[in-house]
Order: sequence, then C-alpha cells, then structure tokens
Amino acid sequence: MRIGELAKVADCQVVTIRYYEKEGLLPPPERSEGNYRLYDEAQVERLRFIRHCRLHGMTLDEIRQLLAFQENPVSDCSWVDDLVSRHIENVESQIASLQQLKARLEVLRRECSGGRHGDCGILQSLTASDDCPFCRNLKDGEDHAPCGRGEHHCGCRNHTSR
Amino acid sequence: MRIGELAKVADCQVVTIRYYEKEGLLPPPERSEGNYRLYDEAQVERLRFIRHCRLHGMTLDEIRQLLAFQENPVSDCSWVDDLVSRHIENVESQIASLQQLKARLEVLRRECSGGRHGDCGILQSLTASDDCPFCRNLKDGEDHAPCGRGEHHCGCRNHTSR
DNA sequence: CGTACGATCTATAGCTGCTATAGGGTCAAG
DNA sequence: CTTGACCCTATAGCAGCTATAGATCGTACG
Repeated sequence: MRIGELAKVADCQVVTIRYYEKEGLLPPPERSEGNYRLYDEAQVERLRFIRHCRLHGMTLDEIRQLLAFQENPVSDCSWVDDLVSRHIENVESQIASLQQLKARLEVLRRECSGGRHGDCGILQSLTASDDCPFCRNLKDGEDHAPCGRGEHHCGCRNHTSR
Repeated sequence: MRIGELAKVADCQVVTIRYYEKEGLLPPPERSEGNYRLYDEAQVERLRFIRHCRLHGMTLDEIRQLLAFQENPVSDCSWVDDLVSRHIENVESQIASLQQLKARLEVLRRECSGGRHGDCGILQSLTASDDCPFCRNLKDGEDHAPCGRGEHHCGCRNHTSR
C-alpha cells in the first residue's frame, strides 16, 4: 500500500503522514524500488489510532506517550485514564472561558445595536476610556459622521446628542 | 514612558509590544538618545485597544482594520457591529464543537473506569478495531498484565476474562 | 572613577500541527 | 513517446507570540 492509499483509508492528508514520520509517530516504512513508501495493515491501524487521538484533541506529544505505552506496556495503565480525565478538564475550562467571552461580546454588541447610550459604543468600549476613537483626529469643534445605525451619535464629549 | 512601563500599564509583554510594532499595529515610536523607545498616552490607549480586542479573540488583521477605521473614519460603521456578530457566531460554534468533544471523551473514559466490558478499553476504542493494542506485540498464548484498575482485563481475544 | 545591575536594543530561531511551494523522479496507459 | 497521476525531498509559511544570544544604555553603589 502506497502513501496515497494509506491517506485515503486513514482519512488523512499525504503530507500529514510524512510529517508524522518525521516527528517519529510513524516508523520509517519500507520503500519500493522507485523509493515509494510502502505500508502494511499495522501502519494503517497505527495511523488510525493517531488520527482518532487527534480528533479527541490530544497533542502529538501525548499520542507519542500512548504509542510508547502500546509498544512497551507496563502493568499499570491507569495513567491512560488520568490523561483522558485531564483532557476533559481542559476541554471544560476552554468551554467556560469561551462562554465568558461570548457574554462579553454580547454586551459589546449591545453597545451599538440599540443601546440607549449612543452609537459607536463598540469601539469606545474597546478603548475603555472616555473619548471616542472616531473623534481623536478631529479638529476642535469638528464633528464626524454619525454611525450607520441611524439616529444615534457617539456618546463622546464631542457631540451634544444623547 | 519607556517600553517596560508601557508594558506594565497595558498589561502586555515587552516583546509583544515590539512584535506589534513590527506588524504595523503600533507606529514606530520616538527614540531617546540611547535609542530607547519612548511612548506617550496616545500609544498607551492604542495598545490597550489592541489588547482588549485580543482578549475578545479578534485576530491581528481584524484589529488592523479597526485601527484603520479609527484613523480614517467613514460614515458607515455598521460593519463594526457585523464584525462583532461574526465573532459571536464563531465563538458559539467553537463552544458547540468542544461540547461534542467533551461528550466523546466522557464516553471514552467510561470505557476504562467502571464499564462492564473490561478494561484498557480506552486504547482499544482509540484504535477502533478488534484487537487490543496491549497484546499486539505478545507471542502466541502469552498474556499481558491486567490494567491498573484491578479486576478487569482487556476485552480482547487474547483473554478469557469477561 | 570603575563596576555591577537592570532595562533595553537587534536579530534570529522556536513553538504547534500542519499546509503550500518548488523542482524533480516513477510508472502505467494510450 | 508522451501524458498524467502519483510520488519524492527540501524549504518556507501560517498565528501570535516566546525564547535566546549578544550587545548597549543608564543609574546606583563603593
């Protein structure tokens, strides 16, 4: 089996396979006369294992550890369980921080899309200071165009609108 | 204000500031006699803006757009709102796929920590084939040590245990 | 005055997990 | 004999930093 077929059956790109070989996750395979890589069933399975782990968000380093364990199993494999548990915690904390981020973004969006405090509030909030970034380069007394939203202007000091 | 102080007030690493400068997010600042970078309040704010955007998960390219808009505001800024909305969608889909991943990982963990089908099931599931990876290198009839979990063995054909 | 230190400078390489590009070789079919 | 699909190696690029090496600046201490 050549690299292209392996890629197909393991649902993986050809270049990725070569990359895994370079990284030591796959052993250097046999070669054909014409220097093509040749794989057998064992390699198919090994690659599938790697891809599954990747789909579970494991790093190449963790996968390396698992592969080493497979090749030289010792009696206690409870750390495999630990690894998965650590992963779950990891994923949980990622979810939590993304949910926080989402909440912040929604607050931010509300600043522009119908809040009572005037428009352009998004950029304003992002600088987290009193003056509207739109106005920073304006000369004294000069006004800038209102936001695209229609009735509102920026909430900054350069305007008299609410 | 030198780079170290700027880093402090904007909650940012010194190297990161230099990186932003190289990337064109911060303009090349004045220099002291001894060639040290010197910053003023405007730069503090600009950097704060950048950091806030980063904390909201925006890419440097998006931030570049926002900064350009600040410097040269045109009348319609509704795209700022769109950008934030797109971001929210993005974050939502990230959350969704992480939750799926978490569910998969929990199934995986159950394989080893108390399922009825024998232990080492984690690695087994990861290869998604019939034979236990622990056993692959064993000679005929040879057994391998049971999993650390105690009573269970692998569910693979090399064992007679349930 | 010298010197020790901390902060700063530039330039370059490294991180993760690939992906893309350039420039070539192999092999079977038409 | 040429075409086209496949394969090879080597190198650079992505994002957003982070780390390293080796030099310079500026101030405080003895």
